[in-house]
Amino acid sequence: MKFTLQKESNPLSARAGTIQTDHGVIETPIFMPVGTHATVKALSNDELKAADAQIILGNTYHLYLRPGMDVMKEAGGLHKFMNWDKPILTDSGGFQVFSLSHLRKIEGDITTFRSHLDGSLHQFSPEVSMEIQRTLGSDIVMVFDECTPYPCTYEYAKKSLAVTHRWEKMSKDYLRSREPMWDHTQALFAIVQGSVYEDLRMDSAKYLSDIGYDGYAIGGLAVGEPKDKMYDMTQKVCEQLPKDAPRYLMGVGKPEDIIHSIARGVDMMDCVLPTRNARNGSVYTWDGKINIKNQRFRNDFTPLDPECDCYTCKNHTRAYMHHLYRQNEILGMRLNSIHNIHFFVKITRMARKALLEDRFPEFYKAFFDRYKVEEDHSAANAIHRENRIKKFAKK
RNA sequence: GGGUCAGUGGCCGAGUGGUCAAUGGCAUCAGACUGUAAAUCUGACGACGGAAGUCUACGGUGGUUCAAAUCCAUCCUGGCCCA
Repeated sequence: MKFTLQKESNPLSARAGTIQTDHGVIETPIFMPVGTHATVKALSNDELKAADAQIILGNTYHLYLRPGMDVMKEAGGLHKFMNWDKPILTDSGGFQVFSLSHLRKIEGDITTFRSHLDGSLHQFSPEVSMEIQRTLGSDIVMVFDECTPYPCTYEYAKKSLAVTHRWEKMSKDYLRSREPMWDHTQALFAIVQGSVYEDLRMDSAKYLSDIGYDGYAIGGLAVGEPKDKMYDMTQKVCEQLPKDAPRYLMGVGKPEDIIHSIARGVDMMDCVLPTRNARNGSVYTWDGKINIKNQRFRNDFTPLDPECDCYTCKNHTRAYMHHLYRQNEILGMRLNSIHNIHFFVKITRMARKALLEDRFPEFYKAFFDRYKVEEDHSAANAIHRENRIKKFAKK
């Protein structure tokens, strides 16, 4: 993997660059669609490419449970299994340590999970995560970490960070002691943690840069903390990270978060929002988010977004999309996913273009002059998550 | 014509003397969703009101009762059975 920095913006710290991998070039800043189960839900590979998706995510924990590593080996890795010939980044399972926290126990370097599918016990460690990601054959491997929740006490964040740091070193040692399983090289990204505590974040960024990884991610954000904290941490960490390596803000975010993050020096982002929300009826436009299920779109014969050139917007109207959702037709979710992914990638492509043309600050201003930013619900999300866990626990 | 069962809020359908403006489901109207246990979840859903509350409601009418969606009489409507 080779990262090339092409442009930096001032006074905003945005950057444009390229990441060369064995499966092609990634032009940054870039939004990466999430394909947890070896599929970006509801979308075909062709549709992803039409949306200009350059790299997608897969997930260690989920793919390990299903289809299982025997299938993955026989298939020849994740690329071949899903027939995706562009870059893939795999998450390490660290996020599941957080999101499935009620099903796991951390003891030393071993995290014992109860499968959310059948309750069976599984043990994860940095080595196990690396081994699975070797089998998957992703272009970018993520270190195994603990994504801390919010709120999180300073003491816990500090303790967790020490463990995560140990795991990150173990991840590197393990991966670098072996050859890639398939015929391409695998880059390894570290993950900066430290919750919302600036000194911990700084320690983390410094510690990891000193060890040296191919790229650096910022994890543990967008988990319920206020927006200003999220933006602030992102900026501080970016300032601390080396310039000559890509920076990946994990799990972020909404369109406004993407722009804010790019402006603070982030190169890569991923989020389930465009696909998940697409299935639930939310449509992203340059004017803000709309819910296509709303009554007011029943007779609206304009495209989802007037300026969008995606398949959905070129061929269908809001009234039609509204109808498909009313009928709970699967095509509605597909068409809407096509649009949202197109839109999210487009945001980063436009930002990149602006950067290369030395007009990023103008682009930034124009975006926020127009885009209606949503109210911050981050505080309510922890409760929402709890409700869901309780509901699943009952079943 | 006789008998019998039934008529509940937009629909289906519980409730069978007070704790009932009335369980559920559907439909409707909104909201949420940030390294995916998510085609999911939450809320509203008779009228007026910010709320306390007030009013109108369980086919119609008339009763019994301190109190009726619930009991009685009668009428209307529908299903089934007999003629």
